[in-house]
Amino acid sequence: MGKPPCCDKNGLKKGPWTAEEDQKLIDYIRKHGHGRWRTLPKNAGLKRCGKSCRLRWTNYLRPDIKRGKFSLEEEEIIIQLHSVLGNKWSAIATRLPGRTDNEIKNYWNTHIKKKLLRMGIDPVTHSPRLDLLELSSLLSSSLYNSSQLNPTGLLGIGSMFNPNCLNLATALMTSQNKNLEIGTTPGNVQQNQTGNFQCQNQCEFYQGNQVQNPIQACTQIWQANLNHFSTNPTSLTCQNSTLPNLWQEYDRENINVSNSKGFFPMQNYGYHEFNQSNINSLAGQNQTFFSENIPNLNTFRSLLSTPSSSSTPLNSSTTYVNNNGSSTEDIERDSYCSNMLMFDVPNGLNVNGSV
DNA sequence: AACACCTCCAACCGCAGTAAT
DNA sequence: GATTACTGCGGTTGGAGGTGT
Repeated sequence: MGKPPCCDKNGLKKGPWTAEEDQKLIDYIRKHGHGRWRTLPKNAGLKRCGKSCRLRWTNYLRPDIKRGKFSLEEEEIIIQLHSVLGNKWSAIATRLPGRTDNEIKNYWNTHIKKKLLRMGIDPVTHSPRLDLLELSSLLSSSLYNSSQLNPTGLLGIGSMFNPNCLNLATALMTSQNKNLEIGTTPGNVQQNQTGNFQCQNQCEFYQGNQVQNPIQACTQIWQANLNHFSTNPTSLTCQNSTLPNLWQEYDRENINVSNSKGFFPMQNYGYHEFNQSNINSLAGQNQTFFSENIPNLNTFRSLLSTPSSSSTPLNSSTTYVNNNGSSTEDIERDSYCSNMLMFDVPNGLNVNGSV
């Protein structure tokens, strides 16, 4: 027959561990090592089941566990890996020394997930929530020209769909109406000598098209970014001399976030800060990790090798409108991966949905 | 001060794959 | 081969602490 039945769960303690229990477990493992979790509690004098002891050790008492807040780099790595691996918390944890899968899972569910939702990004697919965009577009097309109502406010999705995006589109339309001298043919998307995409042309493209309303304009811009990143994973540069101010602001804000670091042009996120040390730690430590765990390895590697963009410093006289009550730290942390949806708000524009 | 609500995270639960008997 | 334990994993929960009214 098989092994004797598992430990009798009756009479075993559950719930939070006391300091005394922790000490008993630590002392025992120091002397005898871990493993044999079934017999460990009895030998250590603990009224716990082996599973509980193992969990307590691996998630809390292990000496190599790094406690405290997640750093920005750690958060970046989590998002990057989650976009490729999904909810494989243990696989993600192997890339974050000192962090447990449980800790990463909790952090994802309590912080990162909400952050992505606020940005209008589906935390499961890591793609923009086009369902919201389509809904907004449908309603706004009938509302925009007839009133000052804010469709995102009506829908109650203001916190999920960044209103600043609307202002970008609004400003684009304004620019269009003012007949800004752009100079090139609408829709003429081209690459410069270094192969970098010219966002100037992207902007012209949308100015040249028949944009129905701000949300539709924003949607198209968004889609174009996705299409661009999926087909042309190179850095994006802007020729400031021909750019509308909004695009300059957009570019500056991206640059501000990264300082001198390189950008990581995520297919789903637009620009994502990603410095060389991260790349090294991800790609260099264990090459087999990528080949074993990441199906589209070549695409991922090509993204990792993306060159840095401009490091122009920011003249930070502009203001972000934050309508969700995030803390200052959250705002700072949000910024690094929300560049695609964050735009400077021109003075006088109402972005809060209030009349 | 008291209460309600919210956030966070340690711990639990159940499942699946593997190893041991 | 059957049965059971062990281990790892991901999803969920409950309570402590924080915040708002």
